[in-house]
Amino acid sequence: MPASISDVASEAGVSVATVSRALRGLPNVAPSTRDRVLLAARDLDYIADPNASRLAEGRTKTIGMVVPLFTQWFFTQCVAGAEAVLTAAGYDVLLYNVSGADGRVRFLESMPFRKRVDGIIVIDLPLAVEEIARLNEAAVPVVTVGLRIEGFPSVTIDNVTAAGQATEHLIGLGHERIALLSNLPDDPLKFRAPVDRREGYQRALRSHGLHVDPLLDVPGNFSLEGGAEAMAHALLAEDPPTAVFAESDEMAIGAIKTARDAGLAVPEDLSIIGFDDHEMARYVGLTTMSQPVVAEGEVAGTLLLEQLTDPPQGKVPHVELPTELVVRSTTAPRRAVLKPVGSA
Amino acid sequence: MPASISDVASEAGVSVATVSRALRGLPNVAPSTRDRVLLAARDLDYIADPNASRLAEGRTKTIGMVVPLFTQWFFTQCVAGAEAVLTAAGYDVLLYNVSGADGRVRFLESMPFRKRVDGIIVIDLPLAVEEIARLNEAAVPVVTVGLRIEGFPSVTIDNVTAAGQATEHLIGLGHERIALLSNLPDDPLKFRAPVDRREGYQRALRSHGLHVDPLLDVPGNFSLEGGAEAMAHALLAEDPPTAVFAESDEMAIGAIKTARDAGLAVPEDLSIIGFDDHEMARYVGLTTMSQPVVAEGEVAGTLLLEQLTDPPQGKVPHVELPTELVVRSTTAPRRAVLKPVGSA
DNA sequence: CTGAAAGCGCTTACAG
DNA sequence: CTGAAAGCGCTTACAG
Repeated sequence: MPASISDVASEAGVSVATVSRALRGLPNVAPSTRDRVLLAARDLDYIADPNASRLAEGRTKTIGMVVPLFTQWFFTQCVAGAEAVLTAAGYDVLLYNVSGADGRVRFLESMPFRKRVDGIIVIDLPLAVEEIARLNEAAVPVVTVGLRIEGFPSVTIDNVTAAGQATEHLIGLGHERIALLSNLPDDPLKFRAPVDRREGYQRALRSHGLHVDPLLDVPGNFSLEGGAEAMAHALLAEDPPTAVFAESDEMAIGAIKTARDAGLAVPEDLSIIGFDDHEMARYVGLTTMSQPVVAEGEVAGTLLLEQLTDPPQGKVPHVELPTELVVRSTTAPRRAVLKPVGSA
Repeated sequence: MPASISDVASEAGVSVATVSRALRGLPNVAPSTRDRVLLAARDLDYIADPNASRLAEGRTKTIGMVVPLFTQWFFTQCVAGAEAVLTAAGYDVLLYNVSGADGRVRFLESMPFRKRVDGIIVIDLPLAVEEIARLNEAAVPVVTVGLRIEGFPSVTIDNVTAAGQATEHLIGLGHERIALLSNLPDDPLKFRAPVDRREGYQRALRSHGLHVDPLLDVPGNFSLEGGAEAMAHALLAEDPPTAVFAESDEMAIGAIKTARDAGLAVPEDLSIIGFDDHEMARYVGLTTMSQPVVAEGEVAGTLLLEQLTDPPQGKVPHVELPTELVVRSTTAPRRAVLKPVGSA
């Protein structure tokens, strides 16, 4: 039976109120009394029952983190960033791994986090208007990362611009047939990033007078396997691409494998650029558009703490973090001669 | 102001006790009463305050997962496995990211999870005798994964045997100078896996009459960078290795990069085998010793649920999961001629 | 500076 | 089948 606050009180010869005050460092406790309480607590190995504290205080000192698929590199990094600042501030972190379209709907319908957390960080999960309304009713502070919603603080990157720059990089190398590895255009989960990145890709092509070929826009599911399959698909085109913009490094790495298995040299025959700067990227020499993933989580954590402590006076903060092109060795100038020597 | 149980009670015209019983599906509630309560609860969008329930019930319905470094692939997979079975059983999952030797000591001294979780899953974190004693005092059910401790249920793999088989694979290809990418022998965190895998490696060498060269045993920190640096170090040896056994795929992938940057062909000049079967492994063609990471987490979750529900009669379960050699394209027979043709 | 008491929102014997 | 009441272990006005 672990010690309770009254055990400590009798051991120290004071009331439970005094124990509570002394242990939490509140003022108006005589130093000698405090010492006695501290000693008694140590002796009894006392720790306050958080459930009782929370019930009495009316807050949980817990933050919920809602992620679509927490095993993916991007999410783990982001969670780690937020976790660091939240635990440093004395908060517990509760994980909500919400996968699939139905999981998401169920989650937002039942909102199991109500009365359980003081606030939530929603990573990348798009929200329908009625879901936003319900969140507002629930009166739980929300911070989003990866998407921007009116009324909720957010941290994002400029996906349109970043994708445009990635595409420009390929165009600058002389490529004209550039495939896009993205999500399904009618993705039921309605993630925001693929939409914006496609937009940036298409804008870049158009601004250079290049044709936007739907046949070169293939869904890759943001995974290794998806990227591999998408690449295979793109290679089937009559006039195949000489370069690829993959909207995630995972897809890019999958694509590289497919290309090499098909006998294509990367970057000689095919240039590939990714997105994220996954920790593996430098080990496969992947050229990519880097985003500050951990920082995104950290900023989200900080924004949420602000909501919790400061009164949310004034306007809702939206932080946009910078991206950066990292050129490594999977992109190169387009070959002058496209056909193999012997095929003429 | 969210609805409380008494709001529901007055709405339904019954006592709070009846509401509590009806909502939790307890017997001895008239069907008509139950319906009325359910309706009232739905109308008011009622959800029970978990802190109050927990305080009254004396259990938290929360499981703590303690991981040394949760951004590493192995840990995320393992956590995901456990998380799935735990949330399916109605438990919340609280993350304890305990990094570094000091973080671990602090964590086990203060045991912040006491009174906060019903049980914990400890992944890979070695425990000192006094820490084990304290955990026993804390009376929190513990399940360990990756290490086996008397008295706690556990799920492990046979690291000695698996590492032996990995090494045998290289020996079978004719290699005699085989480097080991491992941890520091005097790793302050005292992780178990490196110790066992080194043991398996050395046994395999000895059983084939091969020399165990300390110069070929280099610390790689289980990371990409660590593996890359360790490889560079091993290549400096007077009589350099023709093969490498890396105790993690991350180290193996880092090592491949170093080797290729140094102008060595993998596997022609240097064979490399990893450990884990990281999702990237097949995309870099890495030969590796596969372990069922997600299953390890799932089994750990199941074992913990057993502890929580069934009385722990009889002996403590220790589950050992199988590993499997996966041969891909980073290992090959040792070259007959070691020196480049022109160097004779 | 300290204590007695109410209250946080539930659950659970106990009685009927 | 249902309700009144005690209790879970804290915190926080309120009084002194």
